[in-house]
Amino acid sequence: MERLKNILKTKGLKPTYQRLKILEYLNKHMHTHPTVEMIYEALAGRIPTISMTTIYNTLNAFLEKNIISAVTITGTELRYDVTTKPHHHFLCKKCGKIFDIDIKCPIIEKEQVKGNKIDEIHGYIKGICKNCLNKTIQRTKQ
Amino acid sequence: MERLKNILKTKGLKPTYQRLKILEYLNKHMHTHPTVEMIYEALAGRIPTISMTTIYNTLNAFLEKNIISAVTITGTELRYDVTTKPHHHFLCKKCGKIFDIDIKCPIIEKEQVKGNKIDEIHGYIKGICKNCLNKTIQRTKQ
DNA sequence: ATGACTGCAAAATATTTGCATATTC
DNA sequence: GAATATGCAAATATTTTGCAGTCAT
Repeated sequence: MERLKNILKTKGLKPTYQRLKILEYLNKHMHTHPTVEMIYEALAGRIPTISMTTIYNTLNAFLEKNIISAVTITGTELRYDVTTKPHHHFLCKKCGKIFDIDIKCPIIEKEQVKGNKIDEIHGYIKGICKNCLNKTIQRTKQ
Repeated sequence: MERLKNILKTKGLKPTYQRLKILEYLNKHMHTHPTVEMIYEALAGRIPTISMTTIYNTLNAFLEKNIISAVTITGTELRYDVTTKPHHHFLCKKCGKIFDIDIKCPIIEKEQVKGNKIDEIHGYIKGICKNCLNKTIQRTKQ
């Protein structure tokens, strides 16, 4: 918890209770790449007064300070991800899970591409995940 | 126009006037990766009765039939792109332009990645485009 | 004490749905 | 003529804003 507090302080954000709880949730549930709604639902139980406004405010503040990044892979909603080392995302069209995928992309560490300055790079792959593929094969076998 | 009609027919979509005009617009304005709004505004002049509903319906039908693809790079809106050969996109944070970028990505032609089946791959790069970079340099020189 | 943050209510946006009418084959 | 598509109005869903009260330092 002290670690999270420091992250906020370092970035010039006051470590309020709400911000800490949101950051804590994001850290614990990294792998799900939660939506605003998921964060709100999860926290509303523990912090009954928390509002969507605060979730939005906080996420936008985190985005600006580069503490998190937004994942737009589903096309209908924003998903959030704690910013760590650059990586790409996979969306399973069957189960809807989004997970990190570590690919050695030739431009991921570059600073420019064809004369354009790179700040961020997002690789989104859509398809059927290993898990769902296996389920389909097993069903076929029966 | 006959060509566009055939695209629709081949995909099992009735070539109605609205659909043809939307497809025509998408073909002509590929490079801008238009929003729903942009398509509506452009067509409303020529087809006064056209509605947002039809634009949405049509775009969703085109998406399903794989005639177009959705680009989620801005995070706040969907942009549309005529589906051609796989390519990636660049968003300039300064001027807001989205343009195609042709990168030889090692997985773009693969069928699987780490056991997961690939259907689509979207590479989104955000930064400052060549054009805006040059403007900044020129301003600095003065 | 001051400036920043929270959260309610309302506004602004974006998208979908129900349904009557119109269009395509 | 049957099936499908259009487009209006209304419903939903999503995100932002104004503002009064609260909290951190």
